[in-house]
Amino acid sequence: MADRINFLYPVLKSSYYRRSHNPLSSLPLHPMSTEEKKEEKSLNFLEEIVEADLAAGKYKTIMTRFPPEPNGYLHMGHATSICLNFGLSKKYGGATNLRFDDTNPVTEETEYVDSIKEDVKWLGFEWKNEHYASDYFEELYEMAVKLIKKNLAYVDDSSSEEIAAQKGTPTQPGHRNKYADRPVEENLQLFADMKDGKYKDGEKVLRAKVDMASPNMLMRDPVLYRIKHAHHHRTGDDWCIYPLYDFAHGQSDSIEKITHSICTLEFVPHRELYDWLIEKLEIFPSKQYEFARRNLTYTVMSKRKLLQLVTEKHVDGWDDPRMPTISGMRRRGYTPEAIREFCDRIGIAKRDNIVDVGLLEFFVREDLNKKALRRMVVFDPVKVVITNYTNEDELLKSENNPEDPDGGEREIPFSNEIYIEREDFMENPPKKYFRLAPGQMVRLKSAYIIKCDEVIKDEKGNITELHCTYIPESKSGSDASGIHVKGTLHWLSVKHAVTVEVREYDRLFKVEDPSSEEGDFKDYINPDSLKVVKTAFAEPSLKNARFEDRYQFIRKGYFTLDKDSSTSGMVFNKTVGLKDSWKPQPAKKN
RNA sequence: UGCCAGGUGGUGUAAUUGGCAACACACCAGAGUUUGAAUCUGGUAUUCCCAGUUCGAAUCUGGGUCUGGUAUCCA
Repeated sequence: MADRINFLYPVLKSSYYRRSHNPLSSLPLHPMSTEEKKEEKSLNFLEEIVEADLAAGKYKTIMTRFPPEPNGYLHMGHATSICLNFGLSKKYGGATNLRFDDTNPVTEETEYVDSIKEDVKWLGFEWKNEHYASDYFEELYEMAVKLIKKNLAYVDDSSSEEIAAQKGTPTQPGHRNKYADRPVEENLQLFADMKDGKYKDGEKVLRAKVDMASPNMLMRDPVLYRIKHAHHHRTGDDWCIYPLYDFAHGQSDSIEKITHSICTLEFVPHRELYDWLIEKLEIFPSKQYEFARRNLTYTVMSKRKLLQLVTEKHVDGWDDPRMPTISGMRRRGYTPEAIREFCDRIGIAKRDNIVDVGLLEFFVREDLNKKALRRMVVFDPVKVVITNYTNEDELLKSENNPEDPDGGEREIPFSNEIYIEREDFMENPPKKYFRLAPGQMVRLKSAYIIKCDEVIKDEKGNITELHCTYIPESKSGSDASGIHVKGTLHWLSVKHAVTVEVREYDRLFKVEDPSSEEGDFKDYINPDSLKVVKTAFAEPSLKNARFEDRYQFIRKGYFTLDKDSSTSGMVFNKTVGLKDSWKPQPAKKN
């Protein structure tokens, strides 16, 4: 049945074919087909490969892995890989392992292992098994012995410079040295001696015997093992020889029966070696597939550069909200849902790319709009006195989230002295200025309509107060005034306002692609990427803010509580601003 | 330079594998609005170049060109 549908479907779906040859063209397609059509979402090239493999019966179920090296914090690029690997196995009923590629003891630390696990979990994924390449050291050693026995590997005493020189150039083949002819027995003994610590770092290496004339430089007898008398974060001092990436990754995949080993494009040349080793070792045939890594505008993504930003204190740490790290984005208030949606909807391919960070921000807004509690916060206040408001202070109700009917309401105190945003008033407004101006009316969100009667200034001409009158019949929810105003402002009762600190972030760099610019990428750091508002005024309900809550400060943007907050002082991070399509007209001169 | 990968609106991806180049973001215009948000309507804009095959090419062929990767005892 499924086969038949698959066979017919492409024909029916062809609009050309449908119109000219299909007598049912004006009718809806077969119910099954319309159903499918609704679900219709084109497959990315990896999904196509998986579906083809599954259809061919190559595997009954798929297995993927996420293989970070624990030498830094995870960033947006890793998120792509995580979503791909876990997404693929989830979609096709397989599983994904988390594997730490820890074959280089000098760069790796447990601190990173922990943060990586935390980040993957936070993104919402569960791995099947947690593995470490270092767990396979014994097994890998045995594999190397097997290769030696097959006379496909040998111990080389040359220095790294000599080996490099013998490798030839892209246009000229390399040549073997005398060590390549060492008999199997001798190689076995030497390799065992290497393992037993009889040699110093760099004295000897184990190389595969492949092809010194290969057009692929990587196949010219690549180094498999090197000597490093270094402490490993997991195996301690058990080993003094460590396998290189090429001798660890494919075999680790194989040991875990990974069916689809997904990596980035720079590993394409490694695929030939990957396959060669699996073939010669006669082990489970994992297959490597490559995709183009994701780049984002106005940031850098390489671990080396991110590390520099941290160590040279251009940012506050790996989790600085301006960093493209997972921990940075988390601290900034991005949600895992938004990041996952971004990764999924952006797609994947094999060409170079640089994704507009605005696209990421769109997905963040889209998610936050549904979740964030609305609150009023005034960053730069100007006092408004409502001269005809002689009542007692009152409590007004306002919805927590207009997008969420079940979101409930909270109460906001109103009195005759309020704050509004300084930028929401203009003495000589341009055309189409909907905010407050002399003689002009605005609605105070969830409260009343007010009209500006008088501007009070100090001796220097600075505006210190605005005197307004309110329209009693215009109370929110029971407005009988019949007045329609274009502008609605956020506001706070002066005596009820609480103070909070607000940190606003802008792009970390001034240019779209700092890495491609002349000179040092750090020359392009945006000096204004952090703006701190030490004292902003907030409505009282914000006193109960919790770390996991997301807020929208009305007309300001999305915010979340920062870890620097304490009982004495709350600190909010701006996650992302609201879209702002208001373009001020050229202002009239004052 | 050798080898490898890749060029589709401003950005990222599609195109049922040779049959009307689509989706999202961005942008513009409008509607609406107790957030100049969200929402809704409409719009601008695209196949690297040159040939060839074909009724028909983003897709196939040849040549060119541009971009990236690689040439570490990093991963």
